[in-house]
Amino acid sequence: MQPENKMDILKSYIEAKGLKSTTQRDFIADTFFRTNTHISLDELLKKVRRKTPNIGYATVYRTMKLLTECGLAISRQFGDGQTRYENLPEDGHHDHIICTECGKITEFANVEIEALQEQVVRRLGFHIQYHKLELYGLCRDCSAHAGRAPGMHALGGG
Amino acid sequence: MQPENKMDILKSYIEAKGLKSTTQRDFIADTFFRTNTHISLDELLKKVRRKTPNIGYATVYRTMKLLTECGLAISRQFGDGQTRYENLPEDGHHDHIICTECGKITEFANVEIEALQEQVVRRLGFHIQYHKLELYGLCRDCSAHAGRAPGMHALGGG
DNA sequence: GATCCAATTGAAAATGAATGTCTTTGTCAT
DNA sequence: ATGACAAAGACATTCATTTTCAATTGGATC
Ligand SMILES: [Mn+2]
Ligand SMILES: [Mn+2]
Ligand SMILES: [Zn+2]
Ligand SMILES: [Zn+2]
Repeated sequence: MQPENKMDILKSYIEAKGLKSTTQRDFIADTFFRTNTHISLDELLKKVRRKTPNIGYATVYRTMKLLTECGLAISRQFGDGQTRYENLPEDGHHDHIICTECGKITEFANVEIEALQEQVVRRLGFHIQYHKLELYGLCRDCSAHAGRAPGMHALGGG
Repeated sequence: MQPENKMDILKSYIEAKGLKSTTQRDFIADTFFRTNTHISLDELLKKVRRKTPNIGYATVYRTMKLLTECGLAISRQFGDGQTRYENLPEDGHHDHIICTECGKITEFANVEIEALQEQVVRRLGFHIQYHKLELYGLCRDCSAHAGRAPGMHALGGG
């Protein structure tokens, strides 16, 4: 989906909720929509402040909360204490493999796993809402250099 | 495994590391070993303070860190902002389903899912270290009462 | 364009989990 | 009993996120 279309969805959501459009919010949202990484709030704030230096911390937090609420952003916690956000993926749900050495995040989707999850849930009498599957390990590069070049852990990167 | 045996393992670990035995640590560990829930630090502290009212926050944190380090405890983050700990399971690894309404945690193990994960990881050139699979949804009870009796969200419970 | 009012902003303070600091206390080998 | 050093407990600190609140802004209406 194009950033413009996402902006339209946001506009609709804002209108439906009786909220108001603001230049700050629009700019933060647009900046995020043009991102294709799993971006942290700090990174996003930094990016936004390049053009709008006096934008507030809280505004970015509030905007990302809003985008998450209306389904345009997904929040992820990969265990480094920082919430990351990614754009709603075109091709449906996916899960992640995270390199514990360099922080590289790789996405994958596996219908068999998803199906098995459904089965498990059904057997246990639950009604599933969402799930979280994260694999942690060493990426190819970091496996090769194993031992040397320790802990950069540059998760993401704007 | 019996709490006594776990205590022996802890004692060995302490000795091997050149640490010292203390009554507080032993009591916290013992209390934890006799727990069979996914207990939060607050809950554990509360439990411990019933018999030892002046025990410190930090001591419980430090003890659980130690137990995690020597493999007797597993730390879990189920997204409510509190780290929970569970005893090392007898029967190997398992994953969790968490009820988003009442907080009930149900455990499950599925060898097929685990095998598929291995496959995915190998294909992507990663060397897996650990993983996190959490399913979130409504338990049988909460599905039944759907709509009424909102949000107690008493995850765990000491 | 002026007016009104609720939504929004940004700065600063507050929160809350977890960790660090520091002084006192406890453990244990000698 | 003594000394060396780990550990406890009280308290401060960190860090991400949330809340507070006075000032500003959007946008609907006149
Ligand atoms: Mn992703
Ligand atoms: Mn468990
Ligand atoms: Zn890597
Ligand atoms: Zn439930």
